[in-house]
Order: sequence, then C-alpha cells, then structure tokens
Amino acid sequence: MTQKIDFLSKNQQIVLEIIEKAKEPLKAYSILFSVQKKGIKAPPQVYRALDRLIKLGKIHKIESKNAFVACKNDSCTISNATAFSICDSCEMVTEISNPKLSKYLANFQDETGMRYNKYNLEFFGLCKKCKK
Amino acid sequence: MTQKIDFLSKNQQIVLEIIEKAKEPLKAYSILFSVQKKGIKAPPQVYRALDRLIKLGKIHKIESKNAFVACKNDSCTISNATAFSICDSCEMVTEISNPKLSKYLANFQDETGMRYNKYNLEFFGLCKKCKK
DNA sequence: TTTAAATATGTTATATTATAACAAAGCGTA
DNA sequence: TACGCTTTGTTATAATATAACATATTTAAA
Ligand SMILES: [Zn+2]
Ligand SMILES: [Zn+2]
Ligand SMILES: [Zn+2]
Ligand SMILES: [Zn+2]
Repeated sequence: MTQKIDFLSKNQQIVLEIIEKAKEPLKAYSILFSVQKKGIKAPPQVYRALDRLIKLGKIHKIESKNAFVACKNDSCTISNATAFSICDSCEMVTEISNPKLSKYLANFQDETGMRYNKYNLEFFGLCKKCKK
Repeated sequence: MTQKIDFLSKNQQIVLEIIEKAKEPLKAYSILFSVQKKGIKAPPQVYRALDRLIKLGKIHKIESKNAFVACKNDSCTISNATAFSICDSCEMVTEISNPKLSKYLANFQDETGMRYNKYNLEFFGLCKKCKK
C-alpha cells in the first residue's frame, strides 16, 4: 500500500496488513488463524514474517504481552528504540513517540560505561477511558 | 537469609534461593529441574512461587528472555520500576539502579496525559568483556 | 542463457513457556 | 472444634516458538 511495502515478500505483506488493520496488539496464533484463508498454514510462516517485519521496523513486539503492533512512528525504520504505553485494564497499547524521551534514553549511560544500541520501554497504567 | 525471607513460604524460599545463587537469569523450566531434588515436581509450583516473588519485588522477569533474576536493588521492594542492561553477546543481565533515570521515568508523562504506575526498561548492547 | 547463490516458502514435528482445574494439606482463629 | 484462608500437590492441557528439511522463487554472475 505504501511505497516500502513493495520490498516485502507475499507472506510478509499479508501479515503486515492484518497487523496494521488491527486496533489492538495481535498474538502470533491469532494472526495465523486470520491468514489461513490466504494460504498461510503453519506457525513458522507467521513467525518468519514477524521476525522480518520486526527487523525492518514495520512492527514491534510487545514483550510483556507476546503480541505484535504496527509501528506508528514514521521515523522508526529500524526498531532499536521503542517505548509503549499499556493500559492494565483495557490492554490498549500506544507507541510513544516523544523526542525528549528518546533522546534521553539514546544518550543514557550507566555506571559501567556500557553503551547501548537498542532499548525497549514499556509503561503501564490506566488509560483515560479506564481511569473514569 | 535476609529478614524478609521469613515471610516466604517453603516453595517460595527454595525458588528464590536458586535464583539468588545464579549468576545469570534463569528460565522457569531450568528452575524446575534444579529444584526437583527438593520436592518441587511440577510447573505450577514453580510459576506460583515466581509470581509471588515478582509481586514482592524479590525477583524480576526479563521479558525479552522469559527469564528471572534476583533483585539487586534494596529499594526495589515493589517491582514497579525496573531497568536492565543486557549484553547481546554473552547474555549477561544487570539491574540498573540509577536515581536520575528512575526519577526521569517515574515523572514521565506523554501527550495523552496518561499517568503510569509501572515501567520496565531493557537496554541492549555489548558489555565491556564482549566489546574487546 | 545457463549456473549458482541467496532468499522465501511449505510442511511436519517438536520444543518451550505458561495456565486451568481440582484435590488435599496446613494454619490461624473464632 | 470448625471455619476460612493460603499453600501445596497433581494431572492435563493451552499457548508460544523453533528445528529441520524439502521445494520453489528470485537475483546476479559467469
Ligand atoms: Zn515504531
Ligand atoms: Zn484502558
Ligand atoms: Zn529490583
Ligand atoms: Zn557480554
């Protein structure tokens, strides 16, 4: 649909489209179920596509949920710096794109002097709706 | 060993001790294997202890690895604010305890105004040893 | 154009991680 | 004692993920 999608293989496109259409994070086996009508029959086909899409930064894995969301952040072509906001009640997940935060984390150095090339941050709380 | 350990049940103590002794994050089934000589025979026994220890802040789950580490941070009695440094090469995991970082994250607010009561941050890179 | 390498796919089986469901035991206390 | 509550034990199964190997498709040299 977008330009870059042309670089994706058939299975990768199928999997990406279903994740992009979803309003919430999708689990691998729910993706598998959804794409069976399109000829993808087995877990490895889904997991391969997921792995590739993650490397390309088109999707991200929400580690605390073992679920996958489309990247909503155009500048996030390589997924080495991700931050999410997760509602404990309705399970809504939003990708945070906050320049100050990403700058702060990208430059963060701990006592050991270790330099990081990747981070993933997950915030938990109650979203507006669920706070009411 | 410490005072608070007295509040733990037998299985919880057994599981905590093995995690504290370990130099690297332990997987649930490797814990299960290790504690079988002490009478813990089935996964639910291990997972129950893990769940409880996490709630108490005695251990943390490294989400990207599905593995568990003992908390090295005395102030971390409730595990609602965790940050880890993970080596991509040797898989070493260190809990980061950096007041500036935790203050920054505890006070972080995104555009939506959602307020967070918990976060987990995982940094990836190469540790000193592996950089050489 | 032929050949070879690299990439993507299909398929079966299996490994790994985690929970459901229910029974029994232990413990504090009214 | 008898009641509630927590912990434990146990079996089975659900959910997540990968190994291994065969085939097909695309790409790029030769
Ligand atoms: Zn993104
Ligand atoms: Zn919500
Ligand atoms: Zn801690
Ligand atoms: Zn290392």
